[in-house]
Amino acid sequence: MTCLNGKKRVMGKALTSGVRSKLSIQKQRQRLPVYKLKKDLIQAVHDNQVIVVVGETGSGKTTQMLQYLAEAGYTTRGIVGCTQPRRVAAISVAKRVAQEVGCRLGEEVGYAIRFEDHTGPDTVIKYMTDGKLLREIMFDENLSQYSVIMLDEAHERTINTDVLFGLLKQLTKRRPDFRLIVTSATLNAEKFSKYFCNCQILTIPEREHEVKVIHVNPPERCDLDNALTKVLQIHLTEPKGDILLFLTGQEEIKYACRELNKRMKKLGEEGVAGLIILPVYGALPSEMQSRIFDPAPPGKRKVVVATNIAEASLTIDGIFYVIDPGFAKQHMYDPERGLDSLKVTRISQASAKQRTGRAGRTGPGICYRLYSETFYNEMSPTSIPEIQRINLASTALQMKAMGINDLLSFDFMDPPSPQALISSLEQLHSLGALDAEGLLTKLGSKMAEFPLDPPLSKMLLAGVYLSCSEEIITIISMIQTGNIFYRPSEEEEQEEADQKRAQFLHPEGDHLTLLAVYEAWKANNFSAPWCFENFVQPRSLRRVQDLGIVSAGKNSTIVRRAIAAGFFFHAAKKDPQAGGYRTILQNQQVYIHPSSALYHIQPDWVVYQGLFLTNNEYCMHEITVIDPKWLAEFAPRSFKTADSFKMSKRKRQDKQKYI
DNA sequence: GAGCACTGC
Repeated sequence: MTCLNGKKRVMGKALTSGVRSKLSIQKQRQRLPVYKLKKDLIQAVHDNQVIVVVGETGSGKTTQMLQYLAEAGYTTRGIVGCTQPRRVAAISVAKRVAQEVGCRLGEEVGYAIRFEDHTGPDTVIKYMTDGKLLREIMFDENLSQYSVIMLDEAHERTINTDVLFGLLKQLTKRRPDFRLIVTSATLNAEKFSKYFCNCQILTIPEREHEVKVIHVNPPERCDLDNALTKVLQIHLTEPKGDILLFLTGQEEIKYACRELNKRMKKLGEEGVAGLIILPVYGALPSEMQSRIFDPAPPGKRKVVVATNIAEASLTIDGIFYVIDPGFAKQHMYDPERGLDSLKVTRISQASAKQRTGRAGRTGPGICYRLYSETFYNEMSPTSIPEIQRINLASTALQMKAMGINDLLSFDFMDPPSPQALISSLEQLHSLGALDAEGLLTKLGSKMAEFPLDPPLSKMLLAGVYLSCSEEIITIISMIQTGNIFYRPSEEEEQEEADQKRAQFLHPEGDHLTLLAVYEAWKANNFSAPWCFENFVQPRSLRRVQDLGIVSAGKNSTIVRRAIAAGFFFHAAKKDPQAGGYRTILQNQQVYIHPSSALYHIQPDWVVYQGLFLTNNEYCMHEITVIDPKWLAEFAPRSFKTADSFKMSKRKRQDKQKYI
């Protein structure tokens, strides 16, 4: 009862009504030695400015620790905040804690994510995404309304978490009263502690069910076939319980599901049945994704064939068997060539452990690793953090806007390569966001206000200057949303989908094609049936509708000029000898992807949004026709040395107004 | 003539 009394002081009226539900929930959670943890935690936070807490996902740290701190009085001096890498997690945890405390969401307990702020004047416990806190710190570098911040799921090492590490470490020096809690999986704890000046590590006992790990030495044949055989073997010989198989991508998953269906059909002739095969990956429409949560009917078993989406983002209860072939696709960025790629790579030990844990949510389970134990021991302990794998232009601009001028000596836990940082600074300079000394320009500070990639921010500002902001906002929203067109897996349907798509293709490129799709949807009163008829994803379009306000486009040229203002450094010229294009800055041979509206047109000059490595060829994606004269106009800095891009000083100064 | 793991402001 001491716990409830203590909380009553802090939480006030809301708790009285919630005592009952609080008690019943506590009962379910008795497995954890609550009182010891609580005492240890409060003592540790009292004695140390920073602590690292080790506990696997679902150990109760996210929901209970903040309540303990509230009881200990930390909420009287400010808000206790907790960050999550994903929105759904922030929302669901806030709901659960509000229920446990017995208040309505937005009273003592609330959450804040992009577009949604469910906090109020009484809020003392606040859940948010790490990106949201990063935005807040831009406006208040001392985070003066917070007494404690807990960086949850920090072992996932999102780019936001990594930047927050550095910023909050500095903040502890400026604010002795501020407290930081960093949660971590076992494998990262030592490293985290070392970074935060060898701070104390507090360990929460495991609360998930035990999962038995079986290393299966794969014979000399392909892993996929091996994995499918394992699925059927489990189905035929093991007791009930659902199966989760991790594969690398959409194509592989589709193939695996087809193959499993085939083999089940064969087995069906011998009287074996009852396996429900369910694919899940990010690009799958959401109504199909949610089917994985339906429990299998009695006497049947389901197998979920998933990408890494099921490693942390989606949690499926009832999984008893996990099959881990040990691979995942990893996003890489080559700053020298401005090239994105997705490579199938070996996962880390941390990732393997996370996958294993997915079998122990409902009861004790089994994880089959399709690699030897020796191999496991040789795997990298942790994955490469995002900050070392992505284009840093956006992060660099944000940090410059916070007044951090020397990015190369910023105290990152794992610094990105100097080349990666320098290339992002060069990109910002060419966009006019930084001056020759690398200091933030007026334009740069405007660009930093938008939660967009710097080229897109620039495109938006150019859109305003050129009086086509509404069209540009639509195009940006469509780009950001992605997954606009739906292409089914059946061949006949594909043909129909492609025909429907062809009616939108715009001769001046993919950006104007996206605009045409949105406007057609608008002309049809934002109708959902229209979407299905035209193989367009309604969920995506509704998100676009949320993101922007729209008017009809009249002059496509000014829209393209605004696009060029953001993407002039991604210009390419047709190279008839090579049968493709050459990029202007790197003189790299590239191609138009067959899905582009410009595939059959092959215009002389284009700008593209990105380069993707596919089948050893560099493919441009999201391409728009431009007039090469615009390049010099928009980008005197990048093109001043090229003879063909000379321009007068006066004209350049004129354009500086918005460049 | 055919690509794309996952997030977030």
